[in-house]
This record gives sequence, C-alpha cells and structure tokens, in this order.
Amino acid sequence: MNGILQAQAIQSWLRPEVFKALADETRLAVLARIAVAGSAMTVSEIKDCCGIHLSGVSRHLRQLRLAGLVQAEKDGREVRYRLQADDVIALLRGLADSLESCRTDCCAEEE
Amino acid sequence: MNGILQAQAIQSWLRPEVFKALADETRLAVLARIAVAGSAMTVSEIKDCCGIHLSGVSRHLRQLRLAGLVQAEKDGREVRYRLQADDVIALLRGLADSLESCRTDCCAEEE
DNA sequence: ATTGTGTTTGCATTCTTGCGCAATCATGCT
DNA sequence: AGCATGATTGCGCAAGAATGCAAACACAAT
Repeated sequence: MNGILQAQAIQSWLRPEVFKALADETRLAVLARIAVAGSAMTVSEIKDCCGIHLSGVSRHLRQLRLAGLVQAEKDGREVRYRLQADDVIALLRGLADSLESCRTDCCAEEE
Repeated sequence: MNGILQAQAIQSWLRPEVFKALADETRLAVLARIAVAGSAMTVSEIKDCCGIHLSGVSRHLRQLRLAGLVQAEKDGREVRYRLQADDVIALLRGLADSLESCRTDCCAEEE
C-alpha cells in the first residue's frame, strides 16, 4: 500500500515556518493588505492596516519574508514588500491534494 | 474594480485558528499521523507518533478539533479522532485561488 | 558634513503557549 | 460496589512571541 508514500507527501507540505508565519492576526492583516494592493508597498503604508508600532510591522514583515510569503526590494531609503504568491499557492494546493488522497483512501478502505 | 471583493475573499480564508493549529510541530505530526492512518485513532495510539505526555496529546487534539481539522467520536471509554478533511481542503484551495487572482491582477496592472 | 526620513534592531516587559504531573471524569469489567 | 483503563482538566513552570521605546542604520537632500 502507499501509506509510506502518502506520509512523505503530506509531511513535505507541512512546513511549520509557513504556518507559524500565518498564525498571527496582525501578520494575516499585513498579508491580506499586501495581497489586495497588487503592487508593492512600503512599511509605513502597510503600518496603517494594523494598529501597532512601525517596528513591530517591520518584524512581522521579516517573518513573512523568511517564510517565503513576501519579498522585499529596496528602493532608495524605502523598502517595498510584495506578495510572493507562487510558493504559497503551490504549498496550499499540494497539501490540499495530499489530504484529499488520504480522504479518498480512507473512504475506499472503509466501504 | 474588484479590490474590495478581493479583500473580502482573501480575509474570509485567513482564519487564524486554523493556522495557529497548524503552527506547532507536534500538532503537525499528529495531524499527519491521523491523515495517513485513514481510519480513526485513539489518543493513546496517536501518542506514539510524538514524544510527549498523553495529556499534551489530548490538548493538541482539542485544538485541532476546535480548528475543524479533526473530529472526535466517543467509543466506549476511548475517543477516536479522524481527519476532517473537507473543510480544510476547501480552505486551502480557496485561499490559493484568492492569492492567485491577486497575483494575476498585479502582473496585469504592471505590464 | 549635516540634517531629515524610512527602516531595522537591541532591550525590557508582558502575554501566550507547550509541557509534565497529579487529580478527576467517564466508561467497562469482575 | 469496587477496580482498572482511557481521556480530560487544573496547576505551575519554563520557553517563546508580540509589543513599545529608543538607539542605530541607510539613504537622500540641502
């Protein structure tokens, strides 16, 4: 049976850093703000979507960047952050597919 | 312009409880174990996949249940947990689609 | 060079979270 | 009833995370 292969497939999508980055309400607000903007945004602009100090926003952006959710580009003395969607989309879809294959196997075995 | 609609679409998928539930390595191990098993598992069985005390496993399962990732069914004095995959799969795919529509909009605007 | 603006980082504080242990609850067995 | 077993919960502790403030850093403009 393919239980071992399934385990590897699922675990390869279960990346804690990504989910940890998504596990904070402020970071979710930041991410949503950047995603909707479409274009890249500066830290000061992003700050307006969440009621915390600028330094905190900077830290959250760092964490999102290390998780591969956004990317930063320097532009003069500003830093513009944009969504890095491709990897996240692949992660979400890969995990969804793995879970779905488990689910169908489960139902198939039971019936 | 669909910016407002996009914002609503994305934020509806950005459910902190779910990502918080996925933001711990032990819980990810538990979830993967349950997913691969296919059938429902007792707390004691699940305990073997992660090196912590049974009470901790119970707490983790509670959190996964509240996030809608697993469901519990009592069976005598045991409690069997099984993957509740449908909601999670819908969440993951919905978020992926929302992010993708943001990405294409972004690239379309820039060119 | 000095000044000003945007961003990051060190530090201290507070809040949260994961954990083990022991007690408790719930159910089955004799 | 009494006991055994599986699961949950209260409690205290230790580690981690989020935040604000102030200092430092990076770059542009004068």
